[in-house]
Amino acid sequence: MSTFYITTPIYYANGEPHAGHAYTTIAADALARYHRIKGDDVFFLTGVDEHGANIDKTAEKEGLTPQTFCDKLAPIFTQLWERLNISNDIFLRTTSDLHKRGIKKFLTALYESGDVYKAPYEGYYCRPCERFFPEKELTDEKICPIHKLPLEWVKEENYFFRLSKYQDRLLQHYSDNPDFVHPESRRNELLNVLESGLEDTSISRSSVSWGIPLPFDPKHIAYVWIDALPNYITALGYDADSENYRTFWPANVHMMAKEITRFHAILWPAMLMAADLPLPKQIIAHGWLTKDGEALSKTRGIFIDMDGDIAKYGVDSFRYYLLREFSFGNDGDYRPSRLHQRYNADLANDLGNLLNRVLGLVNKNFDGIPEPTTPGEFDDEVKEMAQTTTEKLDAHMKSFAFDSALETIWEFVRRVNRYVQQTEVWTLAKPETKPRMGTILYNSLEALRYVSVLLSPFIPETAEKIQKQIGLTEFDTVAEWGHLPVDLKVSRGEPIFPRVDLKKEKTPQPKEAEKPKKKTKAQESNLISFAEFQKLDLRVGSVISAEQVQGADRLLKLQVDLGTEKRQVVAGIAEHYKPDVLVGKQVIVVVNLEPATIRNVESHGMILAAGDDSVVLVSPETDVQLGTQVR
RNA sequence: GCCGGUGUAGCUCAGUGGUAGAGCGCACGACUCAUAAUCGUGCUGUCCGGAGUUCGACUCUCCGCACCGGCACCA
Repeated sequence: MSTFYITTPIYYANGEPHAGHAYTTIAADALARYHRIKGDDVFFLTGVDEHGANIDKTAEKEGLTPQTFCDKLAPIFTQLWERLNISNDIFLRTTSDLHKRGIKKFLTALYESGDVYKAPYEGYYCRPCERFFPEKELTDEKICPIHKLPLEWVKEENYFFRLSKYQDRLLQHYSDNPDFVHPESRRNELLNVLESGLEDTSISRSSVSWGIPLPFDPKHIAYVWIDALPNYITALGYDADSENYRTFWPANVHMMAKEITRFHAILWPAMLMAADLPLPKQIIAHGWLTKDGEALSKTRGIFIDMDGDIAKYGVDSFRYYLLREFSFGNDGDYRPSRLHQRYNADLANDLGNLLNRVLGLVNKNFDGIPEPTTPGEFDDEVKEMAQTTTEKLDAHMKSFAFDSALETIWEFVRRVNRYVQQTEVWTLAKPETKPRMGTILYNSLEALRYVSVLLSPFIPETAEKIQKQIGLTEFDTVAEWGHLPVDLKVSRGEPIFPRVDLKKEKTPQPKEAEKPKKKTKAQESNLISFAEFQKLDLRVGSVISAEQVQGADRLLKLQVDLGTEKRQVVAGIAEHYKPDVLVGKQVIVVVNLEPATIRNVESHGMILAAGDDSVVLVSPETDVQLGTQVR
């Protein structure tokens, strides 16, 4: 028996889980379940990453200690996984003792490898990012490009990991293991990064308090990624060299969304090399979800309504849609209308109706499942197709093509529908043809049982419902033709996927009223005085002209009329605003910001905008006189 | 701007140097066991644009456009 260890990332617990988390976890769950029915010894990990300054900060905003905050949030994740039928074997929290013991051992091993060194470090630091900004990334204002906050000049002793040393070994590993990173496009990107050189990376933060102290110097706290990545071994009981650890490490699959492949495919393997531990076999990156063509965005209120869609179509339909519709690895556009189509066409019509019609015929004509006494036309074809379906399915699962995997199963479902049609089984109730009828119905039910086994990794609840209606009391996971016993009492129940007709229920939509933004009384510790606020000179200006800055995708060069003067301002909004729509627009300008030169273009001020992943310009509600002060 | 990818039926996508494919949707027909389900048949395409190689290109080469991703950039 082979073993199979699969992980999702441990999700950063500074907010509630969303559809992106669900997507990764459902895909991992499908793989885990698939390997279980194949007889592998499976261990499936998911969890939460609970340390770091961001969580500390979010907790503080809510008026909680970080530990209390995490204790509140972790169950929200586990409850979602229960609802989605996720079959994880462990839910790891980085605040757990198990993890802390493991980290202690791992970091000690890393330290003893000689590839950790202490170096004084001073430089510009962004607290929310928890990182220093190297000289080349600095600009005149010394502001963090992500958080727009002033960088602090921080002097601290930090520990570094000699990542640079592992460049060659990593490159070698990539070339020896072409499947190490999947899909290939990600692999190529990482190869580029590797070839262009690695820098040593700092692994500790002395300015952060919420985390795990370095075992060899407890005044320093481990950097969140250094704390988080080893969870994949600590969860197995690496600290005590437990049986799980010896059985399951190295992992077969680390599954994740594409934005964190670097940490997993470069930093983590290098750390393992240093600690002299085996590397995971495959790093699998999938794409992002969009919603009706738009990027998900908290600020713009674009999100996937998991609760609503699950309530309407059921958990399995949600799982089915995510896995069937998108080619893993590529970004996928989540469209409720497509979910609806998939539901009716695939689940209700093809599968649900097939089960229902076959059970109806058995019920009406036999006491239990009839014996297949009378072979005939098409029987062998169906039987053989069951076998080839299994083989094709396996190939698709090996390449993480869940969409093709499900399509393959559906080809078989359609074949069975055709079988029922071709044999016209409902016409065979006469005494002389009844044995043939029984045989066809047996084959059809066996095909459905077989299908339920193949489907169980993807839509486990449905698989069980199918077998229950067929009359099996315990779930049969054997994908071998002929396993279905005769004489079982079938129990044709309600259709497993009742059609959902959109027209009939016109109006149950408006329930999705905007969730009221959680009012979290900011217990601001970093308040500024009114005097400090007054230093800001904000004024209303009007955009006279706008053009793209040469060689920069995000930058626009704006000429702004402030009434008394005109200013040239560079703004990083090109991805969200076309130059010509800006002309004539009133905007708020920070007038007394020191000038800067960005990509050879001078900027005298800054335009206010809201948002992080998407950007919306701030503008007076009605036009006001140019130069009006904002306060 | 640099590097990489993609661009095929209304939608999601597969595909090959030699007359264009699947599923969904749509139209028509068959059937009536079944959830207005199933089965069959059919329809639509300048296979992104242009040039080139070739007897012949959707498939190869070059140029361009659009979109996506990585890097740079975000005052």
